[in-house]
Amino acid sequence: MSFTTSEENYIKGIFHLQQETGLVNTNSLAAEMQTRPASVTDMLKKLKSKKLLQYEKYKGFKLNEAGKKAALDVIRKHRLWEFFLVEKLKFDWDKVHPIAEELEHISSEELVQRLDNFLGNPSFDPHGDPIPDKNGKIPVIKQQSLSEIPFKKNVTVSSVGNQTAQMLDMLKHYNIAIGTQLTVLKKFEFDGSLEIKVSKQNACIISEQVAKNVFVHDVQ
Amino acid sequence: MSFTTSEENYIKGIFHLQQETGLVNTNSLAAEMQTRPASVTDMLKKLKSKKLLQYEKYKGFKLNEAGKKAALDVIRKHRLWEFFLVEKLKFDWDKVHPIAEELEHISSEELVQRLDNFLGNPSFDPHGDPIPDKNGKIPVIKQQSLSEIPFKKNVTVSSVGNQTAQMLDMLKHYNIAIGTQLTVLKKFEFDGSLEIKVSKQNACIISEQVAKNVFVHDVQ
DNA sequence: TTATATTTTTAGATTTATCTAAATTATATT
DNA sequence: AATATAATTTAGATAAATCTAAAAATATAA
Repeated sequence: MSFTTSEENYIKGIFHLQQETGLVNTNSLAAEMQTRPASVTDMLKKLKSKKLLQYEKYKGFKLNEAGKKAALDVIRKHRLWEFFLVEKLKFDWDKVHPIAEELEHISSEELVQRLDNFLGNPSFDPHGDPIPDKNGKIPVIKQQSLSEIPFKKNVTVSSVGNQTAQMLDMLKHYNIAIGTQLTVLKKFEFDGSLEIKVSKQNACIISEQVAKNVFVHDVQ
Repeated sequence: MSFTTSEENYIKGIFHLQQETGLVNTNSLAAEMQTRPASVTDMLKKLKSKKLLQYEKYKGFKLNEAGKKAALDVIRKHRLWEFFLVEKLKFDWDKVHPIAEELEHISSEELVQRLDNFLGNPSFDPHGDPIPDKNGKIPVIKQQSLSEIPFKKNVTVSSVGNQTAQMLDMLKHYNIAIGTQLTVLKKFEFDGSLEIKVSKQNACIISEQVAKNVFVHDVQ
């Protein structure tokens, strides 16, 4: 089964929301897709007729197994292309999202499989998000928010919660990227900000809000 | 200025035809694009309004300078992606065209420039066609049809005239690809076929029609 | 539990790219 | 030059993806 670019984008949007809320409703998907509720309803009918969606009028909706697999296929392509752009073409990791949004809709399955091999079958993209394999299986890694890590423990940055351009740009200024090693030195109870040491650089202070959005795992 | 996928495809089609005939007419473009003359007329109006086309009703048409530059931009992307698919992802050279037809419409200029650098700024794609640079300049190479080459002269295959799937598949069976070294041994006047030696293999015989579509240059 | 507010869907319009069929213009033939 | 033929354009229709405005269903609050 193949899908239009628009269908793929909606599938991705629904997948994203249903991971948090289970059932998704029309208005929140309209907000996610930056479109109108009426347009969402139109697409829901189309996706239901293609048997990708559990959907009863007025009752909310969610992807069924076929729909989830379709979403994971698009996510896989997106993250493989992001990896390619950063690792091979040397793009900054905070610049690749809009380009991957286009590349993810290229349809050749053989292309995806060969790209995956060419890149060395990576498990995580440059933002630390897991890359599903061709069966839709997602690698897992134990990760915690930086705000929950005990002092002096060495950890590696594995992903970022709020992947806005502002957040990514800010982390770049702190020299924090996926794979960066960190230690938490001190917490300022006044505002919850943390003093941290990034790699071999001088210590710096990040706000509680930033700390909550930086996820880390044990150094192996 | 940016273009829709459909606009880019028409621009490419017109460019292709006007290289042979100068002025292009509606029916031949309709045949090239596998569409209807009425659809061509619709698009001609659109391209004229975007100032890419010299076009008078009933009088034929051709791309102006802006239109030619737009065509060369798409051709550049197509050929760079073909090079990537063959050199990096190890696709057979006769399988990459349809995938490059999709990739050529990805819009980021920075992507194209970085891809070009990553590939080592190649001058020719895997079919031997020249890759325009970012200013639209096309590298040239002195090439002749294999049917015009004197006997015993060592030459290198540089491009293929009729790039149909059938032709590319046939050449693959003769072990002929871009870069292959050849010598013409004998011409059979009966039907114009040629006995040739391909690299270090046994001699074989190709038809006059094939010979006319294989272009070669001197071995450097 | 009735009235009010919110959410969702429907009905019908719009835009883009395509099509068919008919009309128009150009070209070829006698 | 008149007529037949071919090429091209126009007019109007269709399909996909979107929109606005109104109607219908559901949720909330007095």
